[in-house]
Amino acid sequence: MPYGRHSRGRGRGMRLRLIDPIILLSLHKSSAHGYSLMEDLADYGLGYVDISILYRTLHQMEATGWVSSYQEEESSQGPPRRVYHITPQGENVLEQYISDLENRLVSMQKIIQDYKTHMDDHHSKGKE
Amino acid sequence: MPYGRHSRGRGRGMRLRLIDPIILLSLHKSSAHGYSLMEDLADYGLGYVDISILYRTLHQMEATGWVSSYQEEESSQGPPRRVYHITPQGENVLEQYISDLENRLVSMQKIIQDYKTHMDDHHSKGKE
DNA sequence: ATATCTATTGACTATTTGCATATAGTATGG
DNA sequence: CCATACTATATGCAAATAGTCAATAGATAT
Repeated sequence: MPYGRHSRGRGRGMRLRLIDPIILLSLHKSSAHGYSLMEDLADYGLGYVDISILYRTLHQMEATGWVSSYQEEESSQGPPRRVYHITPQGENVLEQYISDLENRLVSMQKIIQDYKTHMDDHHSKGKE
Repeated sequence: MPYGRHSRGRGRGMRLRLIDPIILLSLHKSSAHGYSLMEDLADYGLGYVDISILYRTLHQMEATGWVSSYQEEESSQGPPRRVYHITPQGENVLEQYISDLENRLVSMQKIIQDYKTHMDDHHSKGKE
């Protein structure tokens, strides 16, 4: 079968972004509102993420049923916050994300390792 | 400074795809034509990648100066092939990609590790 | 009132992907 | 010779996804 006309589509993009598993993991640890989740993203090594992306992701996750939310009663230092928590379905998705991350990790390690050994060979081969 | 009105922190790149470093690494090892690079992608753990993405990526890389190409003289079992090789600039980019991968690796490992320890705590805490 | 911080949402733009399709050379079988 | 299949590269486009920027709005302090 020639390339480009492949049967099993397996849609999922080749690009992996970390914000989804981080959100789900954070919410698995404890419920949180959007604004506070920004800190978690930074803690996990993600640089600047526009906060609108975070909120949009939360909306999508709620629409899909991975998380649910309610309006918090006592508001802290601003307008009422929406507190998100993970659903059982979201826990399954998180597990799947972790598994995907592990697979991706292996690929990345292979690339890095391959690069290094190739560079070593390259240099020791009297390239001077 | 509130979120959403962040300083110019070059926020790009929260999603990482592996096909670019793989292509560059493969070409660093030896020149190759597009069709054959499909196998390398599979070898590095990437599942199905639409071949149009590969060709488009090669075109873009050539336009940017990371790779260059020439028409192969003797054609094997089809139309003339275009053989790509990496440029010095491409080698620098590859090095940068590897460094990015290493950073991303750390984030991913932290997520995975965090998930596992959290799940352990969760279960040993007399959950049932 | 207005300035500032917290908090969320919306509108617009840019990028990426998946699929279909075009082109073309070579090989094989009837 | 003709059809078919495989190798090989390339392009167009719709849909999905992602990113920027702005708007809205409550609360609190000056």
